[in-house]
Amino acid sequence: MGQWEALEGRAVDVAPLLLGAVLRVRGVGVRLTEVEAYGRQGEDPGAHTYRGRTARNATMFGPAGRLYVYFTYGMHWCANVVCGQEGEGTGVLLRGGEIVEGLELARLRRPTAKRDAELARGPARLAMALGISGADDGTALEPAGRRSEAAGDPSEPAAPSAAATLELPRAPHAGFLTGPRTGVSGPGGDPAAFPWRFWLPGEPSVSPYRPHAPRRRA
DNA sequence: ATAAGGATGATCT
DNA sequence: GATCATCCTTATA
Repeated sequence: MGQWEALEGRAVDVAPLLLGAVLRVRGVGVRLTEVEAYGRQGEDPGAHTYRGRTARNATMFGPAGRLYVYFTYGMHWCANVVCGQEGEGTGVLLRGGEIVEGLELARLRRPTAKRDAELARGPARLAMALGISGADDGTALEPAGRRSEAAGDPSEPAAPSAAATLELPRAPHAGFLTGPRTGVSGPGGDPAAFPWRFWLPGEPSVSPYRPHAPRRRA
C-alpha cells in the first residue's frame, strides 16, 4: 500500500472524498467543489484509458496520488488525481473549486475572471489558477500539513515546499450531489450508466451546466 | 439567462 | 481526418 491508501479504491468512491479537499500548487490552494470519476480500462467508455495505455495516459496507469495532466481543445490543460490500483487506469477529474489561499496569485493567472467564483470554475480554469501545465503530469502529491518544523537544526536543511500537496477531509462531505458527467459523448455520457459527476450544493464555483435532475446521496 | 461559433493542437482511427 | 473530459466572446431573448 502506498501513502495514498485513501485514493486506492474505485474512482466513484474516491470522488466524494475529494470534495472539500484542499489542493495546493505553486502558491494557490483550492478547495474542491466539483469532480468527475473516470473508471478503469475497458470499464468506462468516457475515460481516456478505455482503450488501454498510450503515451498520453500513461500516468493514469501508475500509482494513486499522482497528477494526470492532459492538453485539450488546442489550448487547455486539465488535471486529474490518479486513483485505484496500479495498472487500472482510473482517476478523478478536478472540475471546480474555491480559492482558499493565494487569491492574488490566482487572479493574476486568471485575468479574465470577473468574479472570484470564476477563478477555478471549470477544469481548465482550475488548472490555470493553480499554474498547472503539462510539465506537472506525473507529479506525486504529498499530504498537506507536513511542515519541516525542525527548528534550528543546521544538519537538517529546510525541506523544499512540495510542488503539490493534497489535504483530504476525514470523511466524505455529507449531502453531496451526483449527476451525469459534462462533455462526455457516446455511451460514457449516458446519465443512467455513468452518473459520475460529484459536486457540493450551493457552491458558486461549480460549473453551471447541469443537464439532468441531481440526486442526493449520503 | 442561454446559445452558438471560433480558437488551436495533440491524439488516435 | 475526426474528435475532443474547454473557454471566451458575441449574439439573441
